[in-house]
Amino acid sequence: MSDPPPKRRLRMTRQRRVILEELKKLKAHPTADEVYEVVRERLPRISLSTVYRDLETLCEWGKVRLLEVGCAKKHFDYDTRDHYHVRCARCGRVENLPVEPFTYLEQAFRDLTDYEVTGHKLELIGICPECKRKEEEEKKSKEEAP
Amino acid sequence: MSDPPPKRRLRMTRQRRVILEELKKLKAHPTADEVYEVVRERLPRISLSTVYRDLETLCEWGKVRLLEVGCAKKHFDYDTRDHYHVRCARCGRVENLPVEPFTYLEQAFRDLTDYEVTGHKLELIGICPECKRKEEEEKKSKEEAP
DNA sequence: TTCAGCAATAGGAGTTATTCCTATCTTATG
DNA sequence: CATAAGATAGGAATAACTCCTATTGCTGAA
Ligand SMILES: [Mn+2]
Ligand SMILES: [Mn+2]
Ligand SMILES: [Zn+2]
Ligand SMILES: [Zn+2]
Repeated sequence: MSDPPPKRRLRMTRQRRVILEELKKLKAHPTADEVYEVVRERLPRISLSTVYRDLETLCEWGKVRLLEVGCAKKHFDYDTRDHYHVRCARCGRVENLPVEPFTYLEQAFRDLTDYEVTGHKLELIGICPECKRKEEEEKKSKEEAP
Repeated sequence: MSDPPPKRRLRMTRQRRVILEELKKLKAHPTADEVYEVVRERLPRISLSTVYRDLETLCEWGKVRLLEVGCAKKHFDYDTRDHYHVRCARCGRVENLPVEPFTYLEQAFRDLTDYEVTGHKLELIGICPECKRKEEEEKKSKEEAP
């Protein structure tokens, strides 16, 4: 029927190297087009579709981790180890939570479902300092001139 | 500057009632267009944009809960109480986890971030029985004719 | 009851993020 | 070098929403 997996040789091209380097430098968890914006400064001719393709390739390669947060854009993480995140409900920013993942959770929950459990995701939701500040400013200006 | 909130009166229209009833009947956590498909059988002239708009309105109204699972489509839940879910990594199906949410988690994590924490989300990831079955069938057919 | 006015709808256009396609270029290897 | 697999730029296509507009439906005051 179907052939055995073709095992193509992945190449560490300039584009891929730069994407990886810039992702490492950013402490945030950028979306594809945030990566595009910074990478463009070093490789002005790179295309957005290359960024998408390379990020996907690097994920399969195990050099980058895709974060599926909330419901909107894909975010990418240079740190491929298991860890948790906080997400801002307003602006979508994502940051790390410095805490060890609860490995026992999956064991503990295994009997509650007939799914074959392969992992879990824990996400804190909140308002980031910047969005909080903006919110307070707006509130203040409303009080001043109602 | 901006006017005070206009406080419009929401109406429980036929469309909204049917959407709510069908959502209640479905045990799953359907996406907007899965809702559209079933509602269409009772209201053949309803439009997809009405389904989207009404689901959003019902969420604001507190009668429906929007689930932001994984990264793709929006799923909707008739049960607005806090609870956890399992998601199939293959097909995206979402089911409830019969367990009380860990309310202490948010307290415990509060010091780990400068975000103002407002909630959390815990999601088990796995393979649903149906996808597991398919996977095994494929494996078998490969072994038979390699 | 009538009717003014706000609320809601159908249908379709527009948007956003992502994926797909293709002609062309690059690299590794014999 | 010749060749072929891998990768790229640029743009078209798609999926899932989101917005717009003309029309219709309700409702509460007269
Ligand atoms: Mn991270
Ligand atoms: Mn649920
Ligand atoms: Zn924010
Ligand atoms: Zn499945």
